[in-house]
Amino acid sequence: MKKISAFRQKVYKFTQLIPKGRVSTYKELALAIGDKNLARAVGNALNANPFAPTVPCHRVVSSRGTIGGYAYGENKKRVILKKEGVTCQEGRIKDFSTKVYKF
DNA sequence: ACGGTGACGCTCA
DNA sequence: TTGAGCGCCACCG
Repeated sequence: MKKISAFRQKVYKFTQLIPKGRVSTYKELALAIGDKNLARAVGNALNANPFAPTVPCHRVVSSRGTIGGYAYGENKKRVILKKEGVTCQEGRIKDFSTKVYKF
């Protein structure tokens, strides 16, 4: 059994709330948690995310619409997003502003 | 206890 | 416009 900080649990919880075909940003996620400057910590939490398939961390991208990163490989992230209905071009989300999901 | 690192974000030049 | 630097928080050794 792993003991996870409340902060991380929040991150995973909100990440799971992201609907299919939509994406969110580290900043929005951090904002939803309550701190807008936690973007880094959020990325850290997702990176260590012990519930990888349970938490769709691939739906979380940087505030600019860039892929950002992915523990399984950024390449994989792009493919998954494409399958979800999100088009990626040059590592950026197409119509990103329109696909960003806000809590 | 401390310092360094990291899937970021914003401001300034 | 593009490029570089600084600041933010949380986690690991």
